[in-house]
Amino acid sequence: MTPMTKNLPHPRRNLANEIVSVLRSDIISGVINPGEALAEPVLAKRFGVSRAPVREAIIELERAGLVQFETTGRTRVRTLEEKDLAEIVETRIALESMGARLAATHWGPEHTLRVQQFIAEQEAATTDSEFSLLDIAMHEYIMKRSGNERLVVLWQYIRWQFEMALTYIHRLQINTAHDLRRFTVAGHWKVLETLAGRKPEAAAKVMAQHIIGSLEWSVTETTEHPPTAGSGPRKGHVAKMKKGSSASS
Amino acid sequence: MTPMTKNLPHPRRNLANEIVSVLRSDIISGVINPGEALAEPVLAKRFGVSRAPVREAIIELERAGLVQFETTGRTRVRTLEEKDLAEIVETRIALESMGARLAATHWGPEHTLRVQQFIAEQEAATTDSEFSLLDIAMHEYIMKRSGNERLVVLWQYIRWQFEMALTYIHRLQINTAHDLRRFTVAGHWKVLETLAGRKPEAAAKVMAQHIIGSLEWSVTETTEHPPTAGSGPRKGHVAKMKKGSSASS
DNA sequence: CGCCAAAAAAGTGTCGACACTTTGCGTCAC
DNA sequence: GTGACGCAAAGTGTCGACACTTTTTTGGCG
Repeated sequence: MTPMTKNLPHPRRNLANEIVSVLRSDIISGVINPGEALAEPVLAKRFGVSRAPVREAIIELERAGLVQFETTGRTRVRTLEEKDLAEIVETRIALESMGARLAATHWGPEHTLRVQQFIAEQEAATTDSEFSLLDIAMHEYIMKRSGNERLVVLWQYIRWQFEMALTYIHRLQINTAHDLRRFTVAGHWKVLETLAGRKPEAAAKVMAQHIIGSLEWSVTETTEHPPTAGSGPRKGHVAKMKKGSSASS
Repeated sequence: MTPMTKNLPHPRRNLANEIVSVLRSDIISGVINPGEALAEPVLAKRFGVSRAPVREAIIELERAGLVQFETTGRTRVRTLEEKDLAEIVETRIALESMGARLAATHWGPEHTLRVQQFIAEQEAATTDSEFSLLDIAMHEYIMKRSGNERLVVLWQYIRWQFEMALTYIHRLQINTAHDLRRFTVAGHWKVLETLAGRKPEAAAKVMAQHIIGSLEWSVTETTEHPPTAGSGPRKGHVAKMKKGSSASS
């Protein structure tokens, strides 16, 4: 963080935004743990700035759902229960189904190429986190193809919460799940097929199934209920969170 | 606005929130017009507080999409183009379809009664604004029945943008649209039917059709394209905004 | 009469300070 | 030893001030 209020050339003012980025990343990656307190003076000292920008940053994080205000006014990193995971996934489905539906209506060959590239990179990914990154990047790309900025903005918020939840699942993870990756990639191909075919309703439906399918796979012990790629799990309510493996969609 | 920082008993701290409420209401109702500038010192004087809470309030309004930051850092009330209206409606559909789907899964007789009451009040409403209020209140009630807080929070943001858009449509309005009301109420009955029947997929579908149907009706000159209640307009893209009448859904 | 320059006004980003509240801890009585 | 009390520490909400930037006004000059 730059010292403070001394002559910045004219780079559009920020600072709170930078703090948001850092804290968000810390929370999502688990550097700061759920339940941990976030005090303005402490963070101000850490970043070498005054409380004002820190305060703005914390408010933003609260809007994003990564942080929680207690009734006393104190701030803690949000803790995620099973119910939260269900809510996040439901909301993701709501937004991404519509995103896919809209994207399908003005899909072009160049977009198909881009997504194919994403999938190829996913197939070549060596680590779980690399795969996750590529997965989310592809979903973001499709969301942006919807042409609906509001949808994208709302999706971003949920996306961060989802990423945070993933970290949690990862902590419980025991073994790498190559099967999950294959399942996920298969889902991506199916989604791409509906997009390239400009079939909005099918795209919405397939996207919804893809998201819930990947999640249920990842939160359910794979040896117990291995969902088949063809007829993934259907019902809306998410399974118990067990020692699942790397989740992606 | 209360004077300032003198001993509040212990009512959980606010002030920025109160300012948000006032400004939001002013923007939605058209007291403050799109494109109009919002300067922190001016508002601070108006509310008799310092810039700090005002600043927080403005940030919140920006998150809600009612206000826009220019590259220079200045703030203006957001202006709505036709494209914005389409985005808002699409997003509403995404969220409310899922809301209805979820609500249908744990719908009870008491909820049916409540919604019936809403509809009865709508049928008895005398003014357009009263009808609009009841309409939104009912949609909110259904959203909350989804049991998904995140969905509700995101919906609130879009709801305010939608209400703001309504004010603009109303300004162009020429005649009261009793037909629209009948169409809307008919839609509400259909939605209720799917909820009471606990048919999630049908609820999602009917809700989507209801929202887009009401909107297209209201933004399209009714004498030109009167959509029939049975087979309302289907396609996703919203019609040209003409001198339509009171919009609700 | 219009146009450009310079000065004034208005506005934002950040800071440090203060009042008040809540939390935590040590002390003292029992 | 344990529990109540009270004081210190930490934290939030708000304020006013200052540095800098952008916009507006003013004033001089062609």
